[in-house]
Amino acid sequence: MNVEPIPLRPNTKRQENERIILKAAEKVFAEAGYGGATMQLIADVAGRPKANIHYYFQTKEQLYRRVVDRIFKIWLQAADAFDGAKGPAEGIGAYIDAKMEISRKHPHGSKVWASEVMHGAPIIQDYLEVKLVEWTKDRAEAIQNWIDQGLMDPISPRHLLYMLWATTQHYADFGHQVETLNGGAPLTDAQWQEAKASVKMIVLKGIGVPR
Amino acid sequence: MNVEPIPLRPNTKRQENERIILKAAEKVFAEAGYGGATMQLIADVAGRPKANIHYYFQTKEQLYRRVVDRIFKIWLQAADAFDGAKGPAEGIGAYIDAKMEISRKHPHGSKVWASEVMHGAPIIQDYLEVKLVEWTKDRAEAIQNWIDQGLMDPISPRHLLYMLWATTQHYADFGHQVETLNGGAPLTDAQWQEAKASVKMIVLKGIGVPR
DNA sequence: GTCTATACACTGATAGAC
DNA sequence: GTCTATCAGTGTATAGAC
Repeated sequence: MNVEPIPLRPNTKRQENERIILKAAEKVFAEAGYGGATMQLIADVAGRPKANIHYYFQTKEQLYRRVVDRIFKIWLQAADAFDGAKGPAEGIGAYIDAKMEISRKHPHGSKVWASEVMHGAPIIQDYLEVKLVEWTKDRAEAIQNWIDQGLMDPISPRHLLYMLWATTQHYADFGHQVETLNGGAPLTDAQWQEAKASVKMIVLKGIGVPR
Repeated sequence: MNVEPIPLRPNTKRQENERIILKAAEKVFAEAGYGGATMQLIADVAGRPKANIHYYFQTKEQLYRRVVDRIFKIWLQAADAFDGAKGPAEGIGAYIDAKMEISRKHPHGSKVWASEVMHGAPIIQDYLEVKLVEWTKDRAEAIQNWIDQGLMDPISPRHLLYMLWATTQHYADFGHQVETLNGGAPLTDAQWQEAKASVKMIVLKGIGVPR
């Protein structure tokens, strides 16, 4: 069995190639879905022969999992905005900002994640059952604390989280629809600001957080 | 070229068979995506030989389009709840109720629609550009009227609509995630009521509609 | 109308030359 | 490490018997 050599300094050539392939794969998986994506198309987008993709990622599923890994880590990082906040205005406001930025900067990754969950999470169910369950439990408790301190209305923390996820991810996952309804043009900087402000205004007022 | 015979009374045999196949196809497309779905699997779920599917729907794409047609019509029907309402409390409240019911009753169709839009609407772009654009324009104007009458806060009608779509569809499209976070069990009747009430409470208060 | 058998294209993956 | 050539398997779709 061949063992991957472990250089003292990271193998930058390999890292660079993997980066290029992962970027192409994310785009193709987002646009065609897992079943619709082909290794040939990913290779074409990455500008390499198909066999080269198989050299770095043995199977389609391994490549896909790496793509999902990446977006899930970014998704979890947005929680930093949540933590250490003094109260709901700061915490939830910053979380909305962070999630909207992810929708803007990583629309492909967001779609891959959404697609995966929508199809029953056949590949990453372990993430959902462990990491996401823990994450959600912790944040729901944080929200409950704010409620107990009288900083916001006594709403269901869980359903509030769903609303935050749904609303912010809509701008990535349904970006094509939003664009079509915007006259076929992508949202401008000003329109993204307006979107963020609208979401924050409605949600924060909706849960009784003074501005 | 063969022309479909047009019986005076609808061909109920054909209608019944098409209904069964469409139901199976909706489920398979929802769970596997367009590219991941196979005619063989649809045939298996429908309990018929594959060639029979091709007899009623010549190609995979034609079958898919019929599935999308169906959910889009249901989606538009929910607008009835919106129309003829006296004000935002009634109109938007009823619309949320209607959309939540769709998420509950037609989770497969909702996922097919979401998948299609997420992948750039390759099949139904014409719907988006004509029907959905008109629909959205009309409802945005209705909301603007309510704002002008001082019945609600001056928020962006368009972003409010996105929030309504995103939040209500989340319970269908991300139903698997919701279920996982619910301890692996589907939402009970009471939990669906709680979800509906939470969404309505936060949104209506968030846009300044008195309860 | 229905089903079996099959044509034909394309898929993921690998072997082996360089 | 990289690429060409190729394999085994599966996909959509159809021809033709019943």
